[in-house]
Amino acid sequence: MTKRLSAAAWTEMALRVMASDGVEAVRVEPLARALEVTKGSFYWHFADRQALLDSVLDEWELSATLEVIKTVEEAHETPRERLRELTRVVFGHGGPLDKAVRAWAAHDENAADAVSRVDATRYGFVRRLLEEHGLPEDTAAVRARLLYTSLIGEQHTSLRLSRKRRVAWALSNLDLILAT
Amino acid sequence: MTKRLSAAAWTEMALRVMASDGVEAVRVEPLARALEVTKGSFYWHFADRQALLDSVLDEWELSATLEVIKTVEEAHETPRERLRELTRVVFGHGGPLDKAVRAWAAHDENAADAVSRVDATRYGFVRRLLEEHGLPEDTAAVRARLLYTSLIGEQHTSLRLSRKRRVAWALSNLDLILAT
DNA sequence: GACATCCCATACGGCAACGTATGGTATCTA
DNA sequence: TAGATACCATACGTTGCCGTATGGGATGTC
Repeated sequence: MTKRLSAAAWTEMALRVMASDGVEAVRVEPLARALEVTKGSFYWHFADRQALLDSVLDEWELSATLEVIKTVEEAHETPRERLRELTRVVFGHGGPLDKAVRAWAAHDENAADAVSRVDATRYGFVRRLLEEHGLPEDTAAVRARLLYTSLIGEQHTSLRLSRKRRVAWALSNLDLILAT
Repeated sequence: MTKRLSAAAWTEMALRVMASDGVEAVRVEPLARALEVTKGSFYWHFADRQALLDSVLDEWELSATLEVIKTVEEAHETPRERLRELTRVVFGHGGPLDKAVRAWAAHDENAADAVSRVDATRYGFVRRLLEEHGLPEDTAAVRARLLYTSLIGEQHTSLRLSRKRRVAWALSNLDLILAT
């Protein structure tokens, strides 16, 4: 036998399945088949299915906020440039997982709490950038909400367009939001 | 026996369950218990579970677009007033069902197509209103997308706020979008 | 090289839902 | 009012998943 897995391997696979097929698809036996082991492995690393889901949620929350922080800290001088980068991140590769977790949150309290925290963090970040750009506090609060919700909305609507055009439109919207 | 149901009764209950607990919760036997009949009833009215889901999807698509058309036709003179009414509709009682269908659409082709059509219709409506308001065509297209995605985003984020404040903010955003 | 520990396979019982088959009870029709 | 039709209850076999129990093969330790 040369198949030795870690708990992280299970979580990773769970994240992949979650992103592509939703929470309901994150099931022990199908995952075991995908990993080419049996559930004997799973129940050694985890107490039950719920423990795996908890682990998945933690992982998501961490990466979902870290992603933002990374965008804050790294590169890009002005708030405007940072916001442009943020929109690119949103249109990046985190979309499906984000969607899946939000769908999950509709019927799960823990997931809902995690989404709540992530949204609050991201929103606070956008808001601060708008203030740094020079918008007065109350205006920044309102427009940050507009910007943030529209980014989330982009992920959930199916107004199909080329990625290039979507980014172009988003940047054009950014100009409107940043206008004094 | 005094329990006689129609197919519509099943669909209606399915819509309710879908809105509150998602597609996965739309299952024959639990629904039968909720309706206080057995699945003998169900399989007389429907071929299988998929047939019920098809029916649910049709019903949603119809109401989801009719809702928009109603908002267009009825009351409210200017495009601005109509848009204000639209935002109120979005914050109204269709939210949970909308969310559930979108989540469903992530893993179901038929649902995805329906959502696509609904989004296209609604977006076209918003776009036309912005043009009627006086925005040039290309500007209207971009801003309609911003407005529409932000409305959808509002439904999917958990930036908790009182309904009153959310509407107030949305209306404030509307002013920005309608600005020349 | 014996032994403990880690990690996994196999086999089992249980549950919840699917869809079918069949028979029963209303309600309509002639 | 007799028979046909509409609608539902009951019972059944099947499937997919959960979680547990138990044993076995690998890996490190002395």
